[in-house]
Amino acid sequence: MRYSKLFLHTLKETPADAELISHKFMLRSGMIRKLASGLYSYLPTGLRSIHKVMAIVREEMNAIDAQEVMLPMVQPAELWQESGRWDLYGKELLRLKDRHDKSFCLGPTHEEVITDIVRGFVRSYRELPVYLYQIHTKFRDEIRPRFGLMRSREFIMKDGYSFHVNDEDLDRTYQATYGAYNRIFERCGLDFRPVEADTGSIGGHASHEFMVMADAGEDAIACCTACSYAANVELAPCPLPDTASPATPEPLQEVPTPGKSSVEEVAAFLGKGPAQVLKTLIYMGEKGPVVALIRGDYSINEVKLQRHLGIDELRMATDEEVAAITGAPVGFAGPIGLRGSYTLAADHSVTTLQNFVAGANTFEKHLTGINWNRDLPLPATTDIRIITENDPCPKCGNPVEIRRGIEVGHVFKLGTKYSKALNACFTDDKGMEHPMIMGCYGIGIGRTVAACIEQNHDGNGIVFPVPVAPFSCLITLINPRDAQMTQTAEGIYNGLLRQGLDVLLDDRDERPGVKFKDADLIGIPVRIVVGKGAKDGMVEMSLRKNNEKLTVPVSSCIETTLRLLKS
RNA sequence: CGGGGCGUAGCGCAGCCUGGUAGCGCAUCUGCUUUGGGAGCAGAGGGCCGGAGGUUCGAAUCCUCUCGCCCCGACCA
Repeated sequence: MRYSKLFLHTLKETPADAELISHKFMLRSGMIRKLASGLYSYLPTGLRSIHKVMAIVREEMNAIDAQEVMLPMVQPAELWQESGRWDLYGKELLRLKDRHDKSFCLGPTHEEVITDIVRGFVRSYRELPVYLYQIHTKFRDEIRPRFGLMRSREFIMKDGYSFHVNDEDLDRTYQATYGAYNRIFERCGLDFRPVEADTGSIGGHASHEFMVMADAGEDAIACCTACSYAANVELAPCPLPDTASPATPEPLQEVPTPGKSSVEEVAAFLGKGPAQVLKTLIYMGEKGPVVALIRGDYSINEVKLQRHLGIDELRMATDEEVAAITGAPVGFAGPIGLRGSYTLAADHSVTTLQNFVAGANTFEKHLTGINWNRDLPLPATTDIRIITENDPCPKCGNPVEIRRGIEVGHVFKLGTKYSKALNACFTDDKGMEHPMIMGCYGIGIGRTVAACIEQNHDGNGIVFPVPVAPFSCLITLINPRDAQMTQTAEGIYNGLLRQGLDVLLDDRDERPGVKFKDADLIGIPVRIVVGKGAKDGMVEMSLRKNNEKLTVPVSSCIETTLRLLKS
């Protein structure tokens, strides 16, 4: 490709609304352009990178015998009503009507459609397993799209679905996909790790997320500092703490705490640490109010709390709802003297509290010197807290660290959730009918490119790894009006093309500085500069990632390029 | 949906408080010079000041409503 013919428009200045490095550089390097909130156009160089990732995904998916299909984006409401998700999915599901006033939605995911296809054809255990995937556009009407391709409303996803006669067969495909995902993200040059994950609203049992490690990530991951354990903090279990040695009981007292309502304020005011305070949080669940108790220096894990309560809807109570339960304004809730009916959930961490502080359920009053059993019974406790730095690893007991990650892939064992709802059944060798066992597997294609940029950039721009780069090598022709230089550059260009390489020839009539700045910004891995040395048969070569320059004869330029691309 | 902020040339912004000819930098176009890290000079084009109402002799500026965008939160295969 000749730069003079390429539709590529780089920006000197960063658009003001870009926040993340990857978002800024994708806009500045002309890979994408925003159309509206959460909607992006992929421009030629951006699409090239997308296509490179897609090609890797296809190769690895085909290698594990998954077959590619393409399913409609617009899907009939009936199918979603049949699975029950028409009502459950909420506002992320963009609903629309056709000219006959029939209801449709834009597919945020394709379990319903794929299950409908498979149930229509597959009758016998002999026809299973079936493993289909597609690479296509999804639409989710996100509450708050942000960070460019990292969280957009319309996005490209590889989604795969497998159908099995039993759990063992599903497990084989799950493991094969797990392996394929590892190879895909390795080939993309990413620093990532698979982590145990929550199954979320899609349902199912086992689940792993593939997380690219990056400070900009929206997910927090608990990683063991000693073993290979890694889990989304939403899921990572927190064990029952060791019992503390008994302290001398203090008297129960009500003390004024004027203007102090947060755990930190109250603890500081009373000269204690947050770990000596019992935090009492009021939630509203679908079955009524929930009072959650936890040690003051910890946070409630709402995912765990929901699971413990067996409910799908949970939110913080409003000020009025809090007042109804505690009889006091927000900030003075405690476990003693609550009124009305509510469900109590206590975290394991409260068991070790002695002589602790809690709200008195009275305006600007707290209780001190509270002790379990003397002042109130110790409730049954469960694990409803968020794991924190230095908590013990659930596998080996060594401390965990909390790291940030970008979720680029997710594998689920779905079980029979959709096959039951949509009646996708097969007949076994005994003539008995069973719902198919399903798995589903996703990769965010655009997000993978964005994550790649998060991990590979410097102050001047993107530093693409070869497999994801829009072009693998760039020839910078310093002066296109110089016949010698032009001839040399053209010769190398044609030679590299004959090698089947993605090569970009910067033949623009621009000053060298402009070309160098653009080259760094768009991040092509190998650069060949044809300049002053051309008259002596020499060119200058360098790698974007380290910028070390070497002068090589034109005759060995192609060979050197091939060698550098492998390094 | 709650809180905050912003809409002025393709991009980045000033002007608004205190109403009176719509500006700056970059980009674009023309010419000359320049050619190894975002060139210099000279000239030119480009605006419903997000939209609709209102106040006023007069509105980018003041008021009301609306639409869009961004940030924080809640939410999220």
